[in-house]
Amino acid sequence: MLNRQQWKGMIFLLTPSYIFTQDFEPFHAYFLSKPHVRRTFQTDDFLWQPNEPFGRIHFILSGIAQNYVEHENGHRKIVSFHATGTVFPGYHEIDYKIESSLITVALSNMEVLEFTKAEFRTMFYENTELQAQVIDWFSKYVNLLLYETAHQEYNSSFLKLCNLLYLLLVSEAGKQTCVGCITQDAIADILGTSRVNLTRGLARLRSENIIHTERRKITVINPTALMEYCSLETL
Amino acid sequence: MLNRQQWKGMIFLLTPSYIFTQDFEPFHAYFLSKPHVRRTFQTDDFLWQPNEPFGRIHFILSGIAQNYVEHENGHRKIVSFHATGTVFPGYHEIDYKIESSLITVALSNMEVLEFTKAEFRTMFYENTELQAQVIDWFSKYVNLLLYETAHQEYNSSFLKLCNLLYLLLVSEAGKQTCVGCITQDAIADILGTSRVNLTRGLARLRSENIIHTERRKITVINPTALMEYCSLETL
DNA sequence: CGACTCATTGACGTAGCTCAAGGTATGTGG
DNA sequence: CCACATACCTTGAGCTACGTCAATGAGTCG
Repeated sequence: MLNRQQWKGMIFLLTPSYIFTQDFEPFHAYFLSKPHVRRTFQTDDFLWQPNEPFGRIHFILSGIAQNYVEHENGHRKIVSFHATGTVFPGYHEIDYKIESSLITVALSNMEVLEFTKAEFRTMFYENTELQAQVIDWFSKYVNLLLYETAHQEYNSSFLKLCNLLYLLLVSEAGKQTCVGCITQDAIADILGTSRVNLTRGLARLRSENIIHTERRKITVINPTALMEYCSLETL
Repeated sequence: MLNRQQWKGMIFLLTPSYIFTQDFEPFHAYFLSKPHVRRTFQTDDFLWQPNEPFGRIHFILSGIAQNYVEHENGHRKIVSFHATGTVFPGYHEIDYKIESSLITVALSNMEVLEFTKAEFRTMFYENTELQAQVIDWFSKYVNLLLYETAHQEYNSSFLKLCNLLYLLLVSEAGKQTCVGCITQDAIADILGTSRVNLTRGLARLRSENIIHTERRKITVINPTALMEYCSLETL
């Protein structure tokens, strides 16, 4: 993994990633040395109870969680995934209304180090490197959300789909995790489109031999052709 | 203005605000005491050149700027407004692709203190209170973007409009600034809807005596009735 | 007063939603 | 190991919100 100085020296610009992972791994030992509670979650457990404001911050030792918002009209918007070596939620002090609708659920069994806000605050103020990483984390999160709200929002549902498949399955961040294993329901909930409409987009890509679909699984068999469809912002 | 401790003690949850202002005002004197360049912008000036990555960070002494993303298909998405007493862009180190499409333009004459990233970094690491405020700023920005991407996205264009009018013109943050002076073009670009469709929404609210429209200006004359239309997430 | 910019309304086409029905894997209990 | 239930996926048909195009009106400014 690149360290901070190497990053700074590089010229390329980051595209968004839906999956957060490894970014806090350098602090693994540090976190272990500080006051915390080790916890485990089973698949489908909530990392905190719905309607409870963020109270605890987790460093994920293993497993993956999904973060989504439950809309009052019943829609569900999946925002991001958080896997091994990252921290979720991001450290912050102010509570927001929308956090009451934010739900984080374990997609697999998980092992985490749990910190109270106060415990994390103490670490934040004593560890300069951690401060830098928290800022990096926020900037990555903002980047993802900007991409969604200012870019994807204006794309047709087919273009949205191609972009997402590229970001999940082709670009670097996605390859490491197995998001090939994802239901079409979930993809629809990331894109904010209906499952029916999503299927039509997948049918088109399948007919053009760009992807192969199985139950719970999508494989890109022609990444180059997929890229041709993607928006410039995505590549 | 509330200080940090007072905020922490309060139970209410913050709704999103499109206008950032005053949050860094406590650091006014501190900023002045540190290395910076004082600059002025005229209405319609760019705070940095398009296609240039974020290099400078501004503390706004007076005036207001609009931040938007130019989509490759020609659409324009207005993300946020930044006025007196705030810092923009938020301090961060990594450069993202989408920043090349992010444009910040002065809506009025502006006076700012301009810092290089390095200058701001130095302040960030030496000033604990500033660290806290930068984190608060990011959390507010994330809150706004989450609201847009996970809530407004699923609302009809009429509901989106009611929510926006409420947040801009009725809720606390909006009252202080004069966003009553806004073109319908701009509102359409915030909502991601067409100007024509927006007009129809405004026509409905006008016919129900909830708002009054003039050239470049919208006044809410029946806030209670407007609130009735708003989504729960907004109130 | 002419030339802007900004706002309004009508007519029409379509992307994507909902409703509905059927098809194919996966898992479970007998 | 089969029967049945339960996900998960696919396709069709019709409806509607909203986009585009186009024409007109109404303030503002040099």
